[in-house]
Amino acid sequence: MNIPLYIQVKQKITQELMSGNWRAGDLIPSEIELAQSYQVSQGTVRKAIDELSIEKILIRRQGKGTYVTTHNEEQIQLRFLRLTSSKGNKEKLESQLLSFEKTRVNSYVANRLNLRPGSSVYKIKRVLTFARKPLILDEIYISTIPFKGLNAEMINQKKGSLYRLYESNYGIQMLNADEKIKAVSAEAEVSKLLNIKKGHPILGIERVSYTYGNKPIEWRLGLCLTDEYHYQTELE
Amino acid sequence: MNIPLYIQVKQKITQELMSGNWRAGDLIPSEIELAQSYQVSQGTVRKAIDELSIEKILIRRQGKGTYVTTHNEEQIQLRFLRLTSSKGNKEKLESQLLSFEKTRVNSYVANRLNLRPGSSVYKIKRVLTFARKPLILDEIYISTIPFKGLNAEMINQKKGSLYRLYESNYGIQMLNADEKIKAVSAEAEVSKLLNIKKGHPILGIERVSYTYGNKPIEWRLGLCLTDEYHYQTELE
DNA sequence: GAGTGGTCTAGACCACGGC
DNA sequence: CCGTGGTCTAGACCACTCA
Repeated sequence: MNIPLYIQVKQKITQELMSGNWRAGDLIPSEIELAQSYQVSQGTVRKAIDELSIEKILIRRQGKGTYVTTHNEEQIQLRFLRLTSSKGNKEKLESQLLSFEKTRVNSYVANRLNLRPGSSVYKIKRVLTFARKPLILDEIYISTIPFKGLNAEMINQKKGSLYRLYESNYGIQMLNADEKIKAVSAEAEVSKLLNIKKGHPILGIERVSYTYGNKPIEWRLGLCLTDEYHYQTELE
Repeated sequence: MNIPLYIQVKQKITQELMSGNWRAGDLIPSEIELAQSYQVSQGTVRKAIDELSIEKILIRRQGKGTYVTTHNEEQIQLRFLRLTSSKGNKEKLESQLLSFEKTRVNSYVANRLNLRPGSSVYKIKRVLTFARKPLILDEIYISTIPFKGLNAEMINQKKGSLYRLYESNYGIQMLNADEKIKAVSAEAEVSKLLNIKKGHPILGIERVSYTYGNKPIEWRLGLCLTDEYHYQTELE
C-alpha cells in the first residue's frame, strides 16, 4: 500500500465517526493515545486531525482535547445559512411548519439523493421568518429510511434547526453541502406565503447536503426574498 | 514577541510578495534555503508555506519547487467565476467592452474600496457571452492610482480576463473576494443588452476583490441571466 | 544523480484549561 | 499540578522532476 500513513489514520478516525462509536460533541482520545493505538507517531496523528479539523469534522480545543463537531452549539448552528441583512441587523430566526407528509420522490430529487425514483420520502414545507417578516420558503426532501418515525411534532419541538434534529434524534450529521443559485419569479402560491407581489424576483437556492462518506441525505429548495437581505460568500 | 515563528515566516514571505521581489509565476527559494536565510528549521518554513498554499497564494509542485500563484495559467484563470451551465455544457467565454471612462466614484463604492468619495476611478462596462448568448453585464470600478495609463485598447487585448491584465501590466494580484448576491428585475437598459424582457429576474452579484494585506482593489456589479446557468458554491 | 517537495519519527518545550 | 493541544527542531527516507 502506498497510501500515506496520516491518510490511513484519517480513514480510521472517520470509520469511528461513521460507525457511531464517537458521536457528535464527544471528546475523542488524545493525540498521544491515538498515536499509541494506531502505532504511529504523534506528528502523524496530528496531521490527520489537522485536516479533519480544516474540514470541520473535528474541533480542537487547546488544553482540553479534540471534539466531534456538533450542530447543537449555538455558534455553529447556522453554519450553512448564508443569508445576511444588508443593513447589518442580526434578527432572530423563526420557523413555521407549513406541511409535513410522506410521499414518493420524483426522479430529479431521487437522482440528487441517490434514491430509486418513486421511493418513499418525507416532504417538509416551512417558512423562515426574520424579524417577523417571512423571508425563506423551504421545500425539503429526505428519505424515510434513515428517519423512521419522524413526525411534525418532532420538527416543531426543534424550532428551526432541522440539522439539530437529524443529529440528536437520528445521529446523522450534515458535514457539507452544494448549492445552486438562480434568480426566479415568485409564483402565485409563493408570493402569498412571502407576502410579495406575483412575479417579484427571488433567489432559488437548491441545496444537497451530505454526511460522512459524501453520502447525500437531504435535498431542499429555498426561495428567498432578497430585498433587504443578501446571500454572502467568500471566494478564494 | 509571542507570535509563533511560522507566522513570522509567513509575514516575511508575504512581504517579499507585496514588495514585488517575488512576482506572479516565479519560483521561490526552496524550503531549505528559506530555512537557512530565516534561521529556522525546515519544518517551520513548511508550515508557513502550507498555510500560504491553502490560501492559494503559493503553489507547491513536487520535484520542482514552490511558485507564486498566477492568473496567467489556463486552469486558474476563471477562479472567481462561479457560474456554470445547468446542462453541463462548457462553453467558451467571450467579452465585449461596452464603455471605458474615467469618472468620480460615488460614496457607496468609495466606502467599499477605501477611497475618498469623489476620487478618480476607471469605470468599465462589458458584456460576457457564453456560446454567443449574452449572460453577464458587468460594471466595474477601480482606482486610477494603481492603474495609471489604463485604456480601452489594453482591455480589448486581454479579451476577457481583467485579472490577467491587472497582474501582467500592473503587478497587482487578486487573491480573494467577497460576493453579495440578490435577485433583481432587469431594467430597460439591462434587458436590451442581455436580450431579455424588461422585469425578467436576474442575479445581482456585487463583488469586492482584494490583493495582499486584504487591500480592496476592485468593485464590480455583475447582472447575470440564470435561466440556463446557475451560481454554484460549496458549503462547509 | 542532484534537488525539490512529501512523509514520518522522536523528543523538547510552550500555552492553555481545569483540578 | 497535570494533561491537553500548539510550536519547533533535527534528521531520515520517499516520490517526483529534470538534466
